Amino acid sequence: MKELENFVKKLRNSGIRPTKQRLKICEVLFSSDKTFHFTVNDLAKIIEEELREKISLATVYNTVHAFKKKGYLKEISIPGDKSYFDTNTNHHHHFFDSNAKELIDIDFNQIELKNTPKAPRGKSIKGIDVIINVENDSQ
Amino acid sequence: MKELENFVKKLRNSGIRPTKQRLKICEVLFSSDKTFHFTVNDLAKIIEEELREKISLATVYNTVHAFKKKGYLKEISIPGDKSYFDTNTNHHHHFFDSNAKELIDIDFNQIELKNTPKAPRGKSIKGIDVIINVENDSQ
DNA sequence: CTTCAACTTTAGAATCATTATAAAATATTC
DNA sequence: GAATATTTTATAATGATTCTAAAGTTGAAG
Ligand SMILES: [Mn+2]
Ligand SMILES: [Mn+2]
Ligand SMILES: [Zn+2]
Ligand SMILES: [Zn+2]
Repeated sequence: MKELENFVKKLRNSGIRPTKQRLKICEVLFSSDKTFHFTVNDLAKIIEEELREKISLATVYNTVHAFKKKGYLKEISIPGDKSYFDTNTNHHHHFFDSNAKELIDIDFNQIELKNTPKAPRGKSIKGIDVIINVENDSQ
Repeated sequence: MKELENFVKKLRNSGIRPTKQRLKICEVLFSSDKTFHFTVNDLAKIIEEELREKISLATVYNTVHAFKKKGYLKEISIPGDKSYFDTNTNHHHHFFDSNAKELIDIDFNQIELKNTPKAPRGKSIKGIDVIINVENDSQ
């Protein structure tokens, strides 16, 4: 069972053509069991430095957005200039370390939300994010 | 009891010189009992269009950052290109309407968080934000 | 009140993440 | 193996934010 074949299937099932570039990005994002958080720039750097490949930045952006739309990635809400993405698409929460500018997962059932309020009229709830901002002690 | 005097005191107490520009911005942000959410651009537009004043954009940025540092404003974590600020500095949560790109307050005690996890070693918790993403029905 | 150093404002330039463009390359269909 | 639709790419454009350095203002001291 080649991993590549699985990625090809995954993309075809989503109506996305399995191009060389997209498969390479799948490999970086989805090969390991471990999930992780990244910015588009992080991802481009991994591809370029670790894999010695060259994928245009525009393609990396396009692919990340396509994968997000298909639900293979989640975008995380944090303050700042850059967007952070998450290969962990299960419902879970985050610490955000504002010194390291790093996200750390918090298991979904480690936080219990009581009394989730109803969405305003005409709107429906799409997701709930809990962000616990942390910083180095003695600051 | 002139409102202006209160703003002058407020700024002086924070070690910020009460300039004409800063007082005008205080007036826009803190005159009403109602709190609200805004982007720097929103704020600049209010000053320019409603008050027919001209404050350089750089000054608006500087002032918003200074007020945030002093705790008179909070920055809200939402995904996107722009930063959102909040004149409500009490602990509370938000709906984020991704169609209208609008924040709506949720009272702090309308959401009960059980089992808040401990901060990672060497870090301490600075704040907890709950964002409930909503969008128009039937999308 | 004047003076002066420290601070602030400002217009404009610079930066940086992201998106748009449109021509060249590639993938799928027949 | 064409013809067609999609994708990639380099590059330009955009837009939010920050930087710069010159001109203006403020507050403290005399
Ligand atoms: Mn990163
Ligand atoms: Mn707004
Ligand atoms: Zn995560
Ligand atoms: Zn609010």
